Amino acid sequence: MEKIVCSSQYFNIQDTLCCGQLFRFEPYKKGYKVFFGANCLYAYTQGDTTVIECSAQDKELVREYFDLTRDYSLIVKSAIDSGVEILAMSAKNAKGIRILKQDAVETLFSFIISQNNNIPRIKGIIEKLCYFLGEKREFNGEQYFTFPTVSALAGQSLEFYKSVGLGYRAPYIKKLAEDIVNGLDIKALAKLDAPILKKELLKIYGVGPKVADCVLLFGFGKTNAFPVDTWIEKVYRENFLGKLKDRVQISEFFTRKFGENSGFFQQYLFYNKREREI
DNA sequence: AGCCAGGTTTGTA
DNA sequence: TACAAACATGGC
Repeated sequence: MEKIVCSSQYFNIQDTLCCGQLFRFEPYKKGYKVFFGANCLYAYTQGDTTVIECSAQDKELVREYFDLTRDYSLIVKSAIDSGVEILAMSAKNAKGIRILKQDAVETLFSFIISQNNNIPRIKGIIEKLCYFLGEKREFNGEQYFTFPTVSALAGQSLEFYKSVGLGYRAPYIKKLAEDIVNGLDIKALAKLDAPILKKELLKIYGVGPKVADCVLLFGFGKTNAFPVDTWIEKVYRENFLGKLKDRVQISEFFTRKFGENSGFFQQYLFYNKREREI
């Protein structure tokens, strides 16, 4: 097992995991086990550092996953200096969030499941999919299940999907898995610019503007995306005195304001709002 | 009992 | 184009 140690000033593991960008992690010892792709790591806070333990061969992958080469102090400073009070407050409170570079396919499936759903239930559904369809692996001598391959996801009946709690989203998941097996290449979209990439994502059955924005941000690293869900809509109305009703227009309002920092700022606002309410 | 959750699709005017 | 209803599920 290898260790990666960084300052926790701009990398708080709890905030990074609990801000709603990923769904596969669980409390473990002093911190969390995090499942990414087919791999697993252990992360915890020790003094004023964040420590990650993973296999030697995963080390570079983990650095990439946690976006460790980016200077988040600049992003936080930009939020604090923005002149937008709620954003400055949120950023101070959540400055340890990092935007993860997750697998695009897993992110796509996960955020289709997220629609009109709540985070604990989303986690539960994904956990069941992994349990029934993923591969069994070991980490520190304990077993876990990988996120299913697309071919494993594709072979299932509608009844199976409903049995894990997908409800009306079951056909979305089934069709996407089958389309990918039949040649739809999601990862090939990575080379496209954000607007064109978004257009392509919107062609997928079950993917609307919000899910597309989440996939852009969390799966493709497009930080000029600003997903608007019910929480962000509340922030918009309460703190920005917004009059717009259409979430697409609300998203445009924010991306024009925040540019390439949109995705980071959105997470600060989202996390702060949701933590406060729960 | 009814509303809500990291919304999208479908139908109607 | 704009808006409303329908869509599964479970927690509160």
